[in-house]
Amino acid sequence: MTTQFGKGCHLHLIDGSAFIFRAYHALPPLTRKSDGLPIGAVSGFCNMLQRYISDDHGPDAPTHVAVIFDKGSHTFRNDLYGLYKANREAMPEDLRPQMPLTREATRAFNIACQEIEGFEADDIIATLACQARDLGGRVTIISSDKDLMQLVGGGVEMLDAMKNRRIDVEGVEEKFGVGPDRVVDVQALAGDSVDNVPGAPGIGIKTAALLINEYGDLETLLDRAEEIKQPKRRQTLIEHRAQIELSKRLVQLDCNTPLDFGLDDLEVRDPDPETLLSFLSEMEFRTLSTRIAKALAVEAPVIPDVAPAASEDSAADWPAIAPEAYERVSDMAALQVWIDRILARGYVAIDTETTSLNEMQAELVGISLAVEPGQACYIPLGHREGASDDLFGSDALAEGQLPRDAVLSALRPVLEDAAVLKIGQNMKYDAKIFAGLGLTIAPIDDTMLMSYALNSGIHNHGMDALSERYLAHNPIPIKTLLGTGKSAVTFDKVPIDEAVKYAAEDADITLRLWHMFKPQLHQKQVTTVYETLERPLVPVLARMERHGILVDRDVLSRMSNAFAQKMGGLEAEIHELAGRSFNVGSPKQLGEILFDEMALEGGKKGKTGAYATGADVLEDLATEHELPARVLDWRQLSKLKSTYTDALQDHIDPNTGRVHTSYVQTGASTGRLASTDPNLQNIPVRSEEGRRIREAFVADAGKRLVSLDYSQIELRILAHVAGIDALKQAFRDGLDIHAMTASEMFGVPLDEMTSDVRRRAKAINFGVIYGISGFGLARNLRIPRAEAQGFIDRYFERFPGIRAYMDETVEFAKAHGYVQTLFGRRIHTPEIAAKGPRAGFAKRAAINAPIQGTAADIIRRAMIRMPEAIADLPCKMLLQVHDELLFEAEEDAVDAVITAAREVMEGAADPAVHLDVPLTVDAGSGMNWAEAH
DNA sequence: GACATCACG
DNA sequence: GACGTACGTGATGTCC
Repeated sequence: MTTQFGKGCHLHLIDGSAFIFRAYHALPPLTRKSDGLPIGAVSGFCNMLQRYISDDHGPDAPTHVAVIFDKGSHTFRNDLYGLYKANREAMPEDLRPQMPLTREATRAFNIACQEIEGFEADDIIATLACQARDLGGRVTIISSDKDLMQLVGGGVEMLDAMKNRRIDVEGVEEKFGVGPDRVVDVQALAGDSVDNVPGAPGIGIKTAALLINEYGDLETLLDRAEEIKQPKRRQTLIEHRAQIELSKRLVQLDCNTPLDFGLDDLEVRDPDPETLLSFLSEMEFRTLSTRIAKALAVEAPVIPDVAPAASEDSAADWPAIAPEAYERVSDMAALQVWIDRILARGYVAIDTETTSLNEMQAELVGISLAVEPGQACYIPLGHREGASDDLFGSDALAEGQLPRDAVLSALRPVLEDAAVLKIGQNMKYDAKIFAGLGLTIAPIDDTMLMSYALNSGIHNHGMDALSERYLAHNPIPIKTLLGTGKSAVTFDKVPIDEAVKYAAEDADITLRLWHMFKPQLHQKQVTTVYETLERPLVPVLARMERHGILVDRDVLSRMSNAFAQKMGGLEAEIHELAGRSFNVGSPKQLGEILFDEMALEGGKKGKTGAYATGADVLEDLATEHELPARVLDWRQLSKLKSTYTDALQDHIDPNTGRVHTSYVQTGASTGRLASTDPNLQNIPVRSEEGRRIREAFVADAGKRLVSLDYSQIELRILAHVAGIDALKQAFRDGLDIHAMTASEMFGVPLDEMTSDVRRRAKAINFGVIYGISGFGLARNLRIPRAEAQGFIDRYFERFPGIRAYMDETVEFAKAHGYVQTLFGRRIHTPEIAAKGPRAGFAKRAAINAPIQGTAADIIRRAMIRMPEAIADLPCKMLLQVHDELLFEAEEDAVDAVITAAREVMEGAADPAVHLDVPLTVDAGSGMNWAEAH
């Protein structure tokens, strides 16, 4: 029986996407037990549908109903405005496979399910609502999306299913300050950060409503913009007219979407028990199918409690790791067999063997591949005749190897195929090796980064450690092939038979680890962290490292000489003062001189029984005696010379003339990067003499170094996470945050602030980030402990939210064994349950980790987005120093680079996290790093 | 290879 | 009540 849609009919339109995202975010990432398919969103979606149909809608009960979905990402709005919805985060990987299942679910409930390629659900909803209204029927749109509010009125209402609240014309007026017919005008002015609709800068909903109410509608307002009294508003409207008109076209819903169905197709139908229950069984939703069976008065299906399907994914069925079973690939036909296996499977574990850990100088020696546990091979390419009696070494290639270029040509389609996942352990290394050979390897997965996302703070993430821990297998140590110390050889000298076992084993282990880690990412809810903060950073870091930074050897060399001369003078002076000669660089000898021979006060022995002679100790002694003061000077120079001016020269690459650091993505438990070989994250800056070392870091001819750094990012994050209104407001107002803290704490007005009071407040602000203690603050400020404790007490009194945040964070760590950043990164705190002094360490680390980690996440997001943002500019990103990014840019592009990079950095938290405080970035440029910073 | 020291955020 | 203590890193030199 069909009823013609008309008066007396009531159409319900459900915004399907809203249901899905609500379900996805409300539920933990459930997986189907039998095969691990993610189904959390489907489960939530079905529960919401079930609740919807079982609800007694009373007089609002529908005669017609449909669930409307989005289909495709490109719509007419993208043609109007390329940046429309451009700030959307990519769909989480575990949600994507659930999208078709939500359509299936809708059909299983026997509810009409509609989507049209190239049209947003909102336009389909608008079209149907208009049709139904024009035929005299009623419409309820089940959604709380404000973009749909323009449709309300004339029999159309909205229903916020979560709050069970109906939204009528008054509701819309409450929200927008205007009636539904003027909602688009307000939206056009106010813009929308969620959909990236620009609007008029500086005008929000309140102001927009005010203007529209005054002038009647948007067109009149724009035509009469000259009459507006407020100069800034007037100018904005006149200047951005085109942008405002574009915004209106973006927010205006289209009531004329071409539909291939009619309202009559949407009539409410009872679900067919068999169809619905068989779908729910397939999904293995036990509770829900029992509930629905009861409601439908039929017998609930029995869903067998199957064990996870036996497959190669199940570690129990894997063959033991057996290096002698791996294949050596010696002819192109055999290689082709492996390539075919990889293409058929869609993924491969891969590892490269080279002559050096330094990727810039490494030569490719061989490649290993694994496609399933136990099935791995090694392709030797660059092994040399290992004539150990040949004093000069032999350059001849060993027999039985394929030509390197032929192998790379054959592998290129695999390495660059978007449909083949390349799995590696520390893929940045392999990606850099391949990049040196003109190959771009993508897409990738990295077991080291998976381990880091899963278990940061619990253990390290090197392959040997992971293999031992998760596979109970100790891989062949590289030492057994290369030897150690002076007699160590490079991998090209390793006999091929030995290399096959070692190299293929690495690929095999990597593949096994991948099979274990992949499902764990979902289970531990760190898939997004891995996919948005870890994996996409790999190619970014690889490019930065390969590019390197230009360092002027002559500048360093001159400084080294000057330091050596000064040190010689100081050393003579020190020996004179000591009355005898000794090794100034030996803390042990210095301690004996100071505290035994000279019998100075304050000698304290540490754990090992040696006197402490750190800078703080020497500084105290320096007020009394000359010797410790001279030693401090000597030490500063010694540090600068050995660690910087000497060592950096050895790191200049002979081929590029540049210094290529290596970032360790898994180096710091908090999410920060570490920089090694050389460490370019601790180049001196605090002392005047040290800072001059930065003059050796220079821009190439015609270029400039450009530095951008976040201002007070950790304090801003603290203000946000702890919810400290006074701090948040101070940041919004652009105040001097330390002076403001001092003013709040000590009651000193800002204009009477002394530098000493400010200095104390600054120390407290930093102390808070580190998990403050009276002892620590006292030592830092060199004041009595009781006084320091008094400061802290006053601070907590004034900002009680900080104390609450600290307590909550420690409690969270105790309850879960980890803390997390605003972006979901987990940092484990296994020591939190410890007793004694270790508990103090763990507490402070737990308090600091979410703050430091969130800052680290933010700059990572900026770095990941940076290549696209600067793609059209003549510049390269070179270095990251925790809150600073350093670029090298063509001289005339400096301003454009600063503008583009600043925008990315300041907006890096969006849209995943909306901070209550603005992020601000300071910028500078110059011929060298000292000038730019 | 452990330890002390000191460079950075 | 005593314990010990600011958070996160890497490189260098001494000494065993």
